[in-house]
Amino acid sequence: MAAVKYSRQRESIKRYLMGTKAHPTADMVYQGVREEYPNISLGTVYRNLNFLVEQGEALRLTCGDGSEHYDGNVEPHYHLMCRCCHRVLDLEMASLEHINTLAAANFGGTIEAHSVLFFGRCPECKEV
Amino acid sequence: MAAVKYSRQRESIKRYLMGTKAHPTADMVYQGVREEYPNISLGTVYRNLNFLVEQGEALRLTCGDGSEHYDGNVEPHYHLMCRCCHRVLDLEMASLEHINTLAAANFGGTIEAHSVLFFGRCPECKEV
DNA sequence: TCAATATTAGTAACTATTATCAGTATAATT
DNA sequence: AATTATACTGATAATAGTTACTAATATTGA
Repeated sequence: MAAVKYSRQRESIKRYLMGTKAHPTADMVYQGVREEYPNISLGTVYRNLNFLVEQGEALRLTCGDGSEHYDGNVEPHYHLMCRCCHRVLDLEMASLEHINTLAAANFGGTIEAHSVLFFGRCPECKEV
Repeated sequence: MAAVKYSRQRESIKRYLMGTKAHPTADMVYQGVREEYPNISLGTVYRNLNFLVEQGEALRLTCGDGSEHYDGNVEPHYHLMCRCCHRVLDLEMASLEHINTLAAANFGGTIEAHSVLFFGRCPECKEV
């Protein structure tokens, strides 16, 4: 039931996400995909971003800046939000899986996952 | 400049936050403080919550569920959001300060802070 | 008591996101 | 190729969370 049909808009959104490391918001995706599909609607972008996240083809990043960010790289990795330019950057760092064990130590429930966001200054803003 | 004046509403909000471990949203604070000040406005709650966070007297927790949560306990500690009942619980666990070092290892910028949120099942929901 | 001004209640405005729906695109079937 | 069924789209309305505005009120220091 609910068979999935191809849509060029969805493909374009997926392609856009795969092709950027900027961790765009829905609106940034909208602006980007409009280059190819000027008539695409913002609702379509939201609908497909949600779809891709559900399918595990994209990640939703909650950065606390008022809007969700999206990442086409679904490999587990961590992010930094620059306090200066407010960009979201990938961090190349070791896995933090062990913190789930630390969290579970004195806890009566179950730890299934974690989300980590670092704050600081990106290499460019550090210079200033 | 901009001297701060006492306000009973602000005190009530602060008292409410201090007296709960429920990590309430602005609206939950509003409902709670209305018991004491039935005429308090939601805008006043938001204004004062922002003020308290700025002053370091409360923490804002971005949990990705659509609204911000607030915590009157400003001692560094970590949280779990239960995937079942969607409550936010305190975790008693070791500090994770060392992950800043891990993040900084291969990074050209500066790591100043991190926010960590765990997901799983609280002790009560685990039983079901 | 009085003046100066920070704060409030009430409401309007704003932003991000979701819902609705008639028309269109896709895909399977004839 | 034509037909049918239905998933998807664009456009727009609706919703939710939060902030901005303003006249009236509360606080504070003189």
